[in-house]
Amino acid sequence: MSQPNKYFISENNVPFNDVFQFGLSVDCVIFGYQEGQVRVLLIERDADPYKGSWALPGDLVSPNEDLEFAANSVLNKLTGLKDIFMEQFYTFGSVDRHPAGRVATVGYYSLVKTNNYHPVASSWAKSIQWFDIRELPELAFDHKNILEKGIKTLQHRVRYRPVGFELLPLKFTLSELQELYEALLGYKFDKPNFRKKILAMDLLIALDEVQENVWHRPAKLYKFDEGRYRALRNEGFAFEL
Amino acid sequence: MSQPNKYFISENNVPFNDVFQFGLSVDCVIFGYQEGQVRVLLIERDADPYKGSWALPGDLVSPNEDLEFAANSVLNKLTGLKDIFMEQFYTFGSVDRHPAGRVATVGYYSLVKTNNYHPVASSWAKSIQWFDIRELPELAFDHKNILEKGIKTLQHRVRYRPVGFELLPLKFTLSELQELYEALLGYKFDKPNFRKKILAMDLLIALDEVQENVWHRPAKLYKFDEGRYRALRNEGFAFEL
DNA sequence: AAACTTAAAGTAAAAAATACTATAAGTAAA
DNA sequence: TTTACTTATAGTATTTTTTACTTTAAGTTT
Repeated sequence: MSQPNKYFISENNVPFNDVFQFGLSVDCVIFGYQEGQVRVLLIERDADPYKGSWALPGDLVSPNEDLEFAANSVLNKLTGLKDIFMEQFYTFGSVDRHPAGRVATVGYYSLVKTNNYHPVASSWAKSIQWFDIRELPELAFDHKNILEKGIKTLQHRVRYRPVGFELLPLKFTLSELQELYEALLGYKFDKPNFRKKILAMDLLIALDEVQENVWHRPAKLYKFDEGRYRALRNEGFAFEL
Repeated sequence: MSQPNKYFISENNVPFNDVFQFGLSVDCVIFGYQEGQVRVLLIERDADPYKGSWALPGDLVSPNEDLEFAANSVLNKLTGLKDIFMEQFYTFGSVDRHPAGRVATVGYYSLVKTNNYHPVASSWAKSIQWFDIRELPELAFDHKNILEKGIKTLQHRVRYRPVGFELLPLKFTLSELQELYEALLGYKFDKPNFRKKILAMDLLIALDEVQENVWHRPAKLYKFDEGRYRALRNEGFAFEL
């Protein structure tokens, strides 16, 4: 405790020394998309409390690092990936949510392209595994709660911003995109109409390539046009699906 | 520091005693609607740091109270109101956001019906005032940032959930509702079409009352049907405007 | 009673969403 | 090399929703 007792900032005139009593952590809901399933990356805890339970990957924030940095570190340690799409969604701060004291946790979700990396167990994770979001195990702490809120947040945001692409490979077919949305939202789209709607937005670049190693007619590959999206957004365009 | 050094919960094996070093606060963006303007309630700080600056009302969270409780207390102390609509929107935790140490703050916004109460200055507020969201003063800390995020959040949520009603009196006319939305979102609606759309949702109860003390033809009064909304939502209805 | 203002209902055209159908382009087996 | 088969892709017709107006009604004020 090296804070100067210079200010009294609380409504109740609590001296600063008595103020810095909170633990702060980040917990990450890491989404991936494999074999038509939306999955989250969970760890098996190798430390108390809840040793042996499945949990969201997360860690305490150190006093000299920003929240986003801490969240990115968690992801980086597990997956080796950097510069991954990540957004904050909610903060959980019930008095009794952590058995060892008052720890508030900030929830982040991230979307990773699951083709090009390998998650690795770390010092506080005995093992690590992808779970289909429809078949989740029991979770430590209030992580069930956090995870559900993360899923709901993603399901909402994916409809109003083009973030779904973060879960697909750089090059994808329209059917793959449609199947992703169907898996995320839990309902079906009409195929011709889905194509029309997506293409009408003018957010995709049609590549001069087609699928390979499929036994049927290969579909054309597309990629998301980030720059075009920014331009359209400035003109008032609002993504919606 | 009375935490037991029982667990080592950080990835880097930080003992618990070194963990509880954060301050945690809540800051509230309190929205009201008066004279066709969307306004927020700001306080003039009467304590260091930033004494004399305008700021969002907020306070440190005490270790034995939940976040929502702390946020409600802030609102209650300023307005005397209880059970007011309030939602969390984002958490701000930059290392240097508070001059006196590491204080993360959780942003809440609340919507109050401005007719039936009177805000009161408190021990840490020299004065208190409503500001049109288009004419905001300089703000202490990173409160400009927080406030802007709060406004954006409200502008988004008000389109997808019927929260706007929280800003209006219990009984209101369709024109009043339309003017509120126009002030919130910053663009105009066509009057006949707005009426049609809102009424088609079947969320309003038409009362047997009309406006009083207006010099022109008085409009019919409506109230929001909370129960009907819940019922419709269970059937898959999604509010959208 | 006439002028005026806003509420509220109605209507017609345009656009978008929906539900299909048809065709094309490839692969695999005959 | 033809035929069957699967999926991609294009097209079309219908319905629904949105948009842009017009009209009528109901009240107040002069």
